Amino acid sequence: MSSIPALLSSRFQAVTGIDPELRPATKAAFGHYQCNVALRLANEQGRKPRDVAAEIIEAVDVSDIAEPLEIAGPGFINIRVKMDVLATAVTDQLADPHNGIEQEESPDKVIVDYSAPNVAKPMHVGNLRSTIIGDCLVRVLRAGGNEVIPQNHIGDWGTQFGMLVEQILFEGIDATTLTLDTSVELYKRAQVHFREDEAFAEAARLRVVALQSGDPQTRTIWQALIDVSKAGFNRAYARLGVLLTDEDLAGESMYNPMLASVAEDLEQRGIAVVDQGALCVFVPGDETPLIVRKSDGGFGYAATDLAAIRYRLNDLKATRLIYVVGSPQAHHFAQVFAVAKMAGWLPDTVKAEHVGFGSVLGSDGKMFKTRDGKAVTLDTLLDAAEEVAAPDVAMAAVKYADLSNALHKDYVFDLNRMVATTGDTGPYLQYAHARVSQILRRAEADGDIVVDTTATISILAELAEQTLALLLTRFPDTVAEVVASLQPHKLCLYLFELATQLSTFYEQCPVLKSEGEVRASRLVLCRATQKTLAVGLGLLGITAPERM
RNA sequence: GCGCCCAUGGCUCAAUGGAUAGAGCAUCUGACUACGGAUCAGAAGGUUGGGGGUUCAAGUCCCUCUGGGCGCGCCA
Repeated sequence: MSSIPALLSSRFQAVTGIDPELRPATKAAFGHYQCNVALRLANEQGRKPRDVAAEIIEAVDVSDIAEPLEIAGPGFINIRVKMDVLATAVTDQLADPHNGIEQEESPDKVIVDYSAPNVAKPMHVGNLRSTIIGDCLVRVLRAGGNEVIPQNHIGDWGTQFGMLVEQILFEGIDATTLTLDTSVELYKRAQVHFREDEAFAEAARLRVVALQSGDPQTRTIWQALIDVSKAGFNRAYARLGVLLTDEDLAGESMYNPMLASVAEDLEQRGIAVVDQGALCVFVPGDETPLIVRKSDGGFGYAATDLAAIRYRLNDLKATRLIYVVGSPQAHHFAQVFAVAKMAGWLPDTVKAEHVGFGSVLGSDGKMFKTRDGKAVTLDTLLDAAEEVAAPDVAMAAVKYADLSNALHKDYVFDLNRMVATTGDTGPYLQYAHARVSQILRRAEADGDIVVDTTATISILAELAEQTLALLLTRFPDTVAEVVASLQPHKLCLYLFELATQLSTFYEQCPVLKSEGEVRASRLVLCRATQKTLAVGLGLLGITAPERM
């Protein structure tokens, strides 16, 4: 099924030949949708905008969908959707298993790289943003009919493991008895030891070589460290209610065997050159090189990311790559993508996107840190939220606060504001859902059958009903916009508008006190709103409780 | 020094180059034997950091200045 705005848009495009710039009306007085393209065309043709608009109105055939079109202001075309069309669209949307969301005709195979916590380190606010945003994007992309492969690029490789394993051996610890907390403490001791004891530092460096060459004892301890951390990650994911599982784990270590060939390939083809002992790729227009292989022969994360791109395209057959990693990495990904393109590993047909995001700030406007200057751990933060709200509500509060801001901006973590049940918050949306659920529950108790597939919206007499119905029909396009733009806050904004309009409707149009056709119609409208809120919240990774 | 990002009512944020820049919080005024008031209706609050430019149209695009954040060859 095609949404009303999509339908209108294609009808106008048939006449104008270009994108008709169909937009939701900026004010109720202007109708439901507006077409702005007459102004552009008029300017290009050197004619009067209102004349062009009149011509478009004459040629376009939307009489089955809309009331007679109107020209307003300098040359806008205002469109008012017919009430019976609106009523049918909402009824159809309710019956549709995808709630009207258009399914991609040629679905992408999308890799979403997100979360990426480090082994033997506690998860922090940065991981939180990546995890929440990535989870939302996975859900939204799937809802649009795409195949999504989550990839959790955990930090399970690198020089720090030489240090960790060496410290375990030094202390004589049985690695299988470690917990997430004790491994974090171990990490701190190892760091100090590494800094202060040159002999230990040297042993740690040799231990990295042992790890890379597959020394059994080293590998066993390393594996134990990973298992402990994995269990910790999974607890955090369960608590957050995100979709990640062990199946999605694709850590840095996985790419280790591929790194040498990445370097070799780039070097042989003259894309990478040795400079100051390191194998570098100089991307045109970029002063600093991407270092593929360090001067000591080791590989950094640039090599890993390049290997991952090759793997994701060749083995996983991805057609779209999405990296949910903080904004400070923007330059790194720009370089990696550029090098992958130079090497021919990333064809123009495959979109590679870095979804960067801003930092979480404390109430002082500075980076969110504890009093003693340490990074705030995920658990500390979630514990604090659960102190002021029930777990479901607390998670909704934290997630919605994170997703409702434009991604690239920093935001202030203000617990009191985010758990509030009034205003633009997760709990407010949950409350709206619970309240409409209550109406439906009571109606069912009264003997109304509101899930019957033959139930339809037949009356939209009140403005509050019409506005609510109109808003419901905008859901599919809102989701499509997030699929394209990867900006979850657009969905948040939509859902807040929907919840607000539900409250207005609820106030002005009694449902249970009404009778006959009006009651039946309003109950379907309630059901459609309940479903859209639930589906929408679901796409954000937020639960939609029927009671609170 | 080079590069990227940000600046919108008191506060937190929206706004696909389009009509009179919208919300929420806080403030003030109303509506409670209520389909859950965890709410709703309304008011007040703006030279979109400054200055230039492009455009029929600029918060949005370009230049510049100011103020802040981040990144700039071998940590990831």
